Amino acid sequence: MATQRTGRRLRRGSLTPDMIVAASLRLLDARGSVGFSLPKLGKALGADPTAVYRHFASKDDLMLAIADRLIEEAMDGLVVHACWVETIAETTRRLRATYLAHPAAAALSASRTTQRPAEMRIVDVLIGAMLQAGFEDAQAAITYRAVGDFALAWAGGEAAFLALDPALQRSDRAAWTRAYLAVDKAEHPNIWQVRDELSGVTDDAIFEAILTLVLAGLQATAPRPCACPRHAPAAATAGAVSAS
Amino acid sequence: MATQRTGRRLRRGSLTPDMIVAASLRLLDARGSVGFSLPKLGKALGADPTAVYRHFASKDDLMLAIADRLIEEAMDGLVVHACWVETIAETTRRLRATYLAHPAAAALSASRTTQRPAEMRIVDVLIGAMLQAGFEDAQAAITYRAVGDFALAWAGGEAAFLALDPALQRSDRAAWTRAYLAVDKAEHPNIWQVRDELSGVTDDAIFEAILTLVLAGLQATAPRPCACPRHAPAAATAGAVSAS
DNA sequence: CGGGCTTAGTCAATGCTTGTGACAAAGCCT
DNA sequence: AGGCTTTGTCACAAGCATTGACTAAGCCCG
Repeated sequence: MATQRTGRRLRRGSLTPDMIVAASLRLLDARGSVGFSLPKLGKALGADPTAVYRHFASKDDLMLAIADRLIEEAMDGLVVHACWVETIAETTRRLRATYLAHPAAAALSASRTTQRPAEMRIVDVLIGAMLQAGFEDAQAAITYRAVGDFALAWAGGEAAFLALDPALQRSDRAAWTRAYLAVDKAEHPNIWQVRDELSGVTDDAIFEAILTLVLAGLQATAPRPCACPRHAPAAATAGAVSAS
Repeated sequence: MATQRTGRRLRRGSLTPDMIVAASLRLLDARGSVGFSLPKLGKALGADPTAVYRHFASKDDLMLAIADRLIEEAMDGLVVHACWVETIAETTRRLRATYLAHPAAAALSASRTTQRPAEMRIVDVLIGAMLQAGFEDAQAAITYRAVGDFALAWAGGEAAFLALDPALQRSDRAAWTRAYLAVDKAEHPNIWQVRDELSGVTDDAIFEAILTLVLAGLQATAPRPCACPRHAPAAATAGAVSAS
């Protein structure tokens, strides 16, 4: 902390909103949400436990600033691809990567929106992708919300789990593995059928699977599907979309 | 409260875990998460502020019981459809309906899993739908997780917003409408293009849109797509897959 | 340079929270 | 009836968000 002191009092201007947000993020990353409180934050800054209140009206106010910082970090340097499917995939992956890098901060702030520049930027990018896909205005508006809210909800959900006590995460995963393997064939035949595959499924694989489904759904319903080789409609699963 | 007293002390056995969970849900629905604490819960039950600790080891322990109660409520009476797409649509809609009916409880418990019977049941139903769709075991396992986690994340996200202070929700929605309409044409051309459509978008429409995308993605990638008339692949215009 | 104003940092205090340990009455079992 | 366990009560610890009063830093204006 680059704060200067005179006697046992901090210099005026030692604390700035930017510094406080940065310190909050550091504290949340290091000690999780249980290790985060305004008194602890003040002490971590070398200041009085209540000093933060001179820069943020409330803890909620601070959380909004943190939420915006995360969006900014996620979308920094985002470029729009020629292919709209790729644009959507990248914004979604970026948001998830940032949220997973700061799970505690993300879990606390995921359901808040801030209308700050970074957020407006990504809204514009997503709507642009929808228009490029050929949706007319009203449908583009709905579909942008669907895709944007999906990205936020998914990344927020994953972050919420990662923000739990690590020991609890481990025991939760272990309990599922046990529950799958101990399942009764007659009572839960379908779980029994795939019981050996269930515990090996990774979070990354699950995310890529749901993203693939959403993108495939967009390709299948968009008036102007992307024609890139990698998104060539239904080529991989020939016949799946065949008209009657 | 049907509790009996002797003097100013509750009869032994006046409190049961079931009663406590029911009272928690009532309190959370009526006063939101800020109006919910173990002291308040105790008082609402006509008991001592710390009485609940005799039945639940901690607040977290109680939250798990509440989470399970919600899953149970959502999946009560669930029947498997002949069409696997419909089965997935129904489980997703059911979970969302229950979470929206108890937003505060849902927001606090959405990221916890309990491995109790109700949850195992829905896992079996979803995996069954995936197998019916023709996914082989490993892919069925991943896709079940993708769809199940999606339903949970989405419903949890919507619940989290509805669990906010109603005044804050209103101001948030109003702020977005204002932000959309005030957008600069040069800076955010895509938002500008659809600005009039954005504020009219409803939560239900957004949900049905994302559900349609996921289901269309499943239809497009499943080895054995559903052949029901209403899911007939890509025949009609966009939205053909959206049910009801 | 000096006086006054605003405001950032400090301090003390309020009323809430989760959770614990001691105690006492209730109801069971023998 | 006597004893044991359990459940409700009580007093209390530690920590939280937030507030109001105080005080000193640094700026503006002369």
